[in-house]
Amino acid sequence: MPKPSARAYSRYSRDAIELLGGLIRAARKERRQTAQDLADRAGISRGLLQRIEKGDPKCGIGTVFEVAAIVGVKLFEADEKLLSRHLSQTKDKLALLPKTVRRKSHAVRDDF
Amino acid sequence: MPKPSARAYSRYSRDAIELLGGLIRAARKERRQTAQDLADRAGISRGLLQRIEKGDPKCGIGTVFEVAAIVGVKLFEADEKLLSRHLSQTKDKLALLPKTVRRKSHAVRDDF
DNA sequence: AATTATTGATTCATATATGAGTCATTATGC
DNA sequence: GCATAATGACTCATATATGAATCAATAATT
Repeated sequence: MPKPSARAYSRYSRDAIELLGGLIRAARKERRQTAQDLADRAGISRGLLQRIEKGDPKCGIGTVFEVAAIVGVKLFEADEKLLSRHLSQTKDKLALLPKTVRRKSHAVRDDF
Repeated sequence: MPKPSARAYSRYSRDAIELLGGLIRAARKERRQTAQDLADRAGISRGLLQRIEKGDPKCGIGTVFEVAAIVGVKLFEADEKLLSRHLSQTKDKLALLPKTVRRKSHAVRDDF
């Protein structure tokens, strides 16, 4: 049996996740930090850290981002201050956009 | 009972995840796309998309990145080509770093 | 103003991620 | 070269995320 069918991910997503994991692993080694040590700090198991560094799409985004933050891998290429500013800007922008979106046809539209 | 204790996340991680979710929601609305429609395209339930846009750290990083890619929110601010290049560069770099890391004391080191 | 789609917030059952443990292999420091 | 720590790759039990469904509230068309 070909297995019930796992979830599918685009090439881009897989690359991005794998890249993030690689950056984490590289950063950890540059700090000469043990996998077990980093896992302890992040409050996760060594096995999970292994999957994160390998780029497993099933890992929780919270744990991945947490580990990344610990070893100094910045998401969005933004520091803490810039990040929170951007966050509030996005919230403001969302307040301006229409609360709900209405479409004539429920069909899938491919525009690109 | 104060509940067995959920996982803890740093401020930075929570902000980053929440920002990503907000960017996704904003991008979706700008495209005038329904939550149900985006969920269908990503192959996930509307409920999960709701949590992603809200910034739930427990969501799988694969699904989050996938949704982000669909609405055009780029991580690493890099397009597909640049991304894969960066990916291989990171792999090369990892090949140079020592395969394993050895520490004298297993204690946690705080250097900053 | 009336109608209807969209959203947000639930609940619950089930699929699945995670932690813990083990083992073999490899690299490091002495 | 030896001793041993670190890693990678498993297994399995259990905690937990996810899908499905429902309901109320809100907003957008006509």
